[in-house]
Amino acid sequence: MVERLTVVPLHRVSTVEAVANAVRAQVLDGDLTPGTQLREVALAQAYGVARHGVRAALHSLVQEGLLRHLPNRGVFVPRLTTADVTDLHTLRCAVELEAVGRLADGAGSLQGVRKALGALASLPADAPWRDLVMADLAIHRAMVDAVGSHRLSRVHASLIAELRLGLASLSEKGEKRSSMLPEHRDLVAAIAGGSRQRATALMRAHLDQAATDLAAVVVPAERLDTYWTAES
Amino acid sequence: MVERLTVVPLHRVSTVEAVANAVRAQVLDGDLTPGTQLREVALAQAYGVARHGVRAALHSLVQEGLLRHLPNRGVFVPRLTTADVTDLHTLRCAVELEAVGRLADGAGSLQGVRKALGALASLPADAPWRDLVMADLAIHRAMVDAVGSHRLSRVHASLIAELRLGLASLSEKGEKRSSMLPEHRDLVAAIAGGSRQRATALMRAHLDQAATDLAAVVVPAERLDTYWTAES
DNA sequence: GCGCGTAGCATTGTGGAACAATTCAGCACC
DNA sequence: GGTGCTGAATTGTTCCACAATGCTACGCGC
Repeated sequence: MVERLTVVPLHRVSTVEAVANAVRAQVLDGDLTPGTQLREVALAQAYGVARHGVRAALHSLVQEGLLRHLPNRGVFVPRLTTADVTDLHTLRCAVELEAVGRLADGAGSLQGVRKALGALASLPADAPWRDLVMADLAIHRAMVDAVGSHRLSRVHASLIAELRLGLASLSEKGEKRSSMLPEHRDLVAAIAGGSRQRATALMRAHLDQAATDLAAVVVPAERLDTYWTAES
Repeated sequence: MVERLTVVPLHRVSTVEAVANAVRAQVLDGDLTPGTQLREVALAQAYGVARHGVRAALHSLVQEGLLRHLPNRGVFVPRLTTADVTDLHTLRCAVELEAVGRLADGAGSLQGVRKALGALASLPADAPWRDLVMADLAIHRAMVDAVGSHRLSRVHASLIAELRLGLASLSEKGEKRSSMLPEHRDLVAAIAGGSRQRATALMRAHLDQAATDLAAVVVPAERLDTYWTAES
């Protein structure tokens, strides 16, 4: 007779994971401006770990697409180009449109999405723009997570992280603030409405808009150094 | 006056990349049966590299999803479960349907796809089943690559690699062999026809079929050990 | 036989030091 | 301007050591 007991995943973090998390947080929070190099020895003594650990952590982040590696030169915080934005947009469309389609078909629960939507709605009218962007991303993430595919969620998370590299410089435009909430409400309504056709069409327009907004503020795909644009 | 000279990418492979490639090839070719552990010291002296290099390589492959890591226990080649198959199927639909949709809309060239289709067509009638599967995958890969999004291609490649873990055990069924070529011909024709609607519908049916075929031969999502199914 | 603790061993996780390889900046030289 | 040298800084790789963890087998009491 085996007891049926609920168990929490119990997540241990190794040192390299810890370092990776720390560095990732710094990069995503914009503490490290694009173009700066992450030197192994500096990080090693800063975090009090061996250089090998730092190397492994950086290698992870490079694989995630959050950093760029140049052989024998080091690891750098990349600067998104318009080419990167369109590339990421393609992948984002793939992931989120499939997710929205499945949700519209009735797969998964919209509970998490509604919660994220509520979080956006309950932000004060003068909340910092950054908080709005985060709430926005949280809604999209909730949609993907609602599908229940680990791998889909993982790809999406990685994609969004990379997108945030450029999002840091995305300044507020007045009309965006007011349109953000109703726009996402419409999206969720369309999904709940059950029309795959309508929901995906609305979502694609939404994503296209986001991509063009971002492409506008990001450096053009000129060769500013050819370094940061190409991936490993 | 700067000379305009064509340049080949020239990519050097580090030792960890080399080891990662070698191990990946072994896993994908089925040299390592699911469940076997990859011991660091053994690999290190087998390939004549330091243990740190092996660790880094294995870490890479784990992040790719090709291997599983159990803390303080080691890395193992996983056994796909039906849960994994449906999970991968979801991601595959996302990537390939978006790709097909864009191609049907006229984005990208079908040249590479036609070439891959030709490769399948020119296989001898008694070619080993394995070659047919590879030609099949090559066509799908060509479709995704034709979109021209590096990140989309990267996700697809990683996804297919993981799928191949289960594909090894997929035995031939008579009617599949004869239907494979015309089925892909129809797909390409639908794409070239320019109807996004029709092309994606056909593709989805195609992928659904592939997923159910694979799910049939893969171990059910029972808890055979909970190890190989959950990801990092 | 069965449960249980325990000791030993194998393997992973991490740190430290060393050295080769490569890049880069500076500088003389032509 | 272009070329080549030289030395410092940084990365790439190896080797060794040791702690932490997991596994297995043995012994012991019952």
